[in-house]
Amino acid sequence: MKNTKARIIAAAANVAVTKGVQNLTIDAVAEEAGLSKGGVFYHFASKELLLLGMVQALVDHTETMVQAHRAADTEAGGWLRGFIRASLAEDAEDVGSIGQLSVGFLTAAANDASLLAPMNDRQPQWRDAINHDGIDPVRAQIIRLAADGLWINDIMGVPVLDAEERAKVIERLGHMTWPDYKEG
Amino acid sequence: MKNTKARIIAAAANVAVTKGVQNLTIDAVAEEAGLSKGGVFYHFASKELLLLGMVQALVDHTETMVQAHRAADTEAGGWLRGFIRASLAEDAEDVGSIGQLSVGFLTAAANDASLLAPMNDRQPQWRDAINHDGIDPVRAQIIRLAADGLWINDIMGVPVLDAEERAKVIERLGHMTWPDYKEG
DNA sequence: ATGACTATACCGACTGGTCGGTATAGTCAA
DNA sequence: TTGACTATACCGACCAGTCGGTATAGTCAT
Repeated sequence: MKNTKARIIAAAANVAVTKGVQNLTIDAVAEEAGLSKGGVFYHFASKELLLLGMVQALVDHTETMVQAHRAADTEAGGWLRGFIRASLAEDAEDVGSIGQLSVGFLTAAANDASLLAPMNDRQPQWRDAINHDGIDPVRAQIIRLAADGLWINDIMGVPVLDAEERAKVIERLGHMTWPDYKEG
Repeated sequence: MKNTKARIIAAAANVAVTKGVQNLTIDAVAEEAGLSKGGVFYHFASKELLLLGMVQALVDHTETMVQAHRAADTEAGGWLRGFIRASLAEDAEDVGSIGQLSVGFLTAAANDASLLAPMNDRQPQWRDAINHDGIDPVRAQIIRLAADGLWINDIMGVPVLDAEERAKVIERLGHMTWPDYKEG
């Protein structure tokens, strides 16, 4: 079953979020996924491959959500609006899946920067999309970076904003994605 | 000697950056600092305390740099300009120290979110400074988040921007810190 | 001024536990 | 009969933390 791999990744993400990153062990993942240790290794020959799979899942998830958003929003700035929704997910139970995947991302980054390859590989495409989203490229990059900043602070649990500020920031970032946005 | 603690922290940061986070062991730190394992434990009773010390050092470093900048720039937006310089350090060999400390921060975050306490504890003050820096608070938060985003992507080695884009983004963020900034 | 004692800083062999990974024999559904 | 596992036992590297000991400089009562 191809599906089991996804189940293992979901289980790993869940373990990372509930038990903490330092307890993301193969045994814990196996238990969470309802498999034996051998079963996990049957699908992922090493922990490294599992971590890579988690990062890949996050990338896929993000790109899928952006693509879905673009289907209904083909105007200038649409890629960025999709990206904001995908990574900040203010409006859905997607919060669960993306939040968990994200912790996996952090785990990977901490263990070994090379595990971020699936993410790094997509950066040229993302940069290209951002630079050609129909608005000023520098502003576009800043919007993306601010979304990243909010996202990573969320993952790490650093309280940079309260709920009200957060809502306002996300709203403003949305406004900034429109070509005719004027500061002030 | 009070100094040895700082030397150990510097050594730990250096190990994290050169050997990778997963090789940040007490043995490696000891060797880097020119001490024995026991010597390290004499100053930091546990690895956790060492990690906390590293995060604290990053916070201190950031606040010191912001403070230094503010001494020469008391105008509106000055805190943010100091923060940008402190965390993005485009112009100094401070790049070394802050970059290394930052990797320690990431290590701490990955091992256990509670190790970020020294950083989390300062967020209320930072938020207050940002909200009262003399410019629109929402824009101010976005500037800070974008700086964070660029910073963390740097630490993780995710290639979000090329050198030219990076320079332009930092320049733009600087412009945005002024009260009379207008988009376009 | 000498011997007893204390504080500080540090050494490094060792222990104990964790965890990724391996091995093997067997189950069971399609 | 092959693919997808289960169950369990085990290996061995790695690493945080321990602990008995060493070195040195200073204190202080006699």
